[in-house]
Amino acid sequence: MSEPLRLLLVDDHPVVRRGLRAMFEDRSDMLVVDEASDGRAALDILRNTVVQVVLMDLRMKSGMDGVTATREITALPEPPAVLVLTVYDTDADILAAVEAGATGYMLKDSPPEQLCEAVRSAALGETALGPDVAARLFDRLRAPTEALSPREAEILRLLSQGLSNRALSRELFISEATVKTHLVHIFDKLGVDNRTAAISTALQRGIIRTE
Amino acid sequence: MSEPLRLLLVDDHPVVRRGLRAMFEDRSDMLVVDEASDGRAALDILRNTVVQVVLMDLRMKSGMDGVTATREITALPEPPAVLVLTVYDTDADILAAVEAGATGYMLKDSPPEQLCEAVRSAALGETALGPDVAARLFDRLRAPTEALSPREAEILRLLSQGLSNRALSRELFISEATVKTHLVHIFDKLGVDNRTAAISTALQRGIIRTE
DNA sequence: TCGCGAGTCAATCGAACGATTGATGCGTGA
DNA sequence: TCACGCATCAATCGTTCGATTGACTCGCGA
Repeated sequence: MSEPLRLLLVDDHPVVRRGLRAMFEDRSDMLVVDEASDGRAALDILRNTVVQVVLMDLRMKSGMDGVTATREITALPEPPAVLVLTVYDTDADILAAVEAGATGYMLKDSPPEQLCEAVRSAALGETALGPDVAARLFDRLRAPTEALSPREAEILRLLSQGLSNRALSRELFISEATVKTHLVHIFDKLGVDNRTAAISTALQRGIIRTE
Repeated sequence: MSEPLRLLLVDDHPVVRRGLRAMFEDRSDMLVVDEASDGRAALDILRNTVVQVVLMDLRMKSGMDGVTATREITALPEPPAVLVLTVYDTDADILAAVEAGATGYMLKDSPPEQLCEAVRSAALGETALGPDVAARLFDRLRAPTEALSPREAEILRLLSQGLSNRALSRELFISEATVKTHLVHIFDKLGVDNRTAAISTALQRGIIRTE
């Protein structure tokens, strides 16, 4: 009879934390040792608590977000595994989490058995992906896309707010010619030929978000 | 000692349903009588089960969505109250739910006490709004915006996918001049002056969605 | 040192956009 | 019947966009 896996739940939705806690209460091999409503609080808990798997939401309404928290958690000495549990399945979200060091990525509509399986895998250091997430990653491997440079991403963000090239140039203190040059690069990388298609594609991929 | 309020939970996320069930299990005045993962299933349950308050998510990954289900539920003879519980707080989402007959609208990050309070109000037929939602409605009353016509909304949806005016005219079998006329109307109603700003504003208001 | 990527800029030109003015036809409710 | 909203269409014109070609500078790593 081995020790139960020690879990930390991190989610800004009380309902979700409650649901997770209730789910793991049914299992004798898993123990929820604490909860946090943002990344900061999770890090504080980890300072004083032994945890093997952190179930981490990606976006919090306030406080430290899941990607930042994942990065800091996995930088700890002897870090717990981080299993991301979220509603977001965009390429950018998945990538950001994986790059931050997450061991797994599950969607919140996953059935409980799948989720528990993923927790067990994560605890063993094995990659745990929900089926939709795995499919997304496969698609991305088949059709790799180039990353935008920081400047390109900034221009795309402002563009999505409806700025003309001229307004963009003013906002960024550059010439309109430079804006156009960046846009050409952005369109190439996204495989589109106009600004509205660029915005649409970027939103779908999670490169930018509505706000 | 009165009868407990009979609740039906409708959400496509098992975790959320579990969390809600656990929360109401703490209360002797509320009883979860059943759960459903989409609107269709909820309607089926209501055919054979007495329910006083339905807690309804708005968007389901598949099956009948929350607005449609709310409309059909409130059209039943002696309908239960519908309390929408969702992560979405855009004007369009709130409006659609209210127009469909929902008695209340709460966000999923509401603390449990607030949520239970809302359930109780809904059961009494009183409007129950989360604080963020109430604020949103106040903003809207201060600055009422015109609704788009169905055709305008359709054009805006296609526009947001990146179609040029010419491509739009081809897609809809109308002239480019007609497209432009509709766009002028759309820009006026949204208070913008170009297509990208129209898309941005529409996304923020929930008039269109990324997909 | 050299090559590369990122950022910057210019000029040109055809295509597309947005604003404006004006018009027609249809369905609906008062 | 009339007025209104919605959908449709045309023409015109100035502005903006996107593609192209070409150039320069800087920082960084091999």
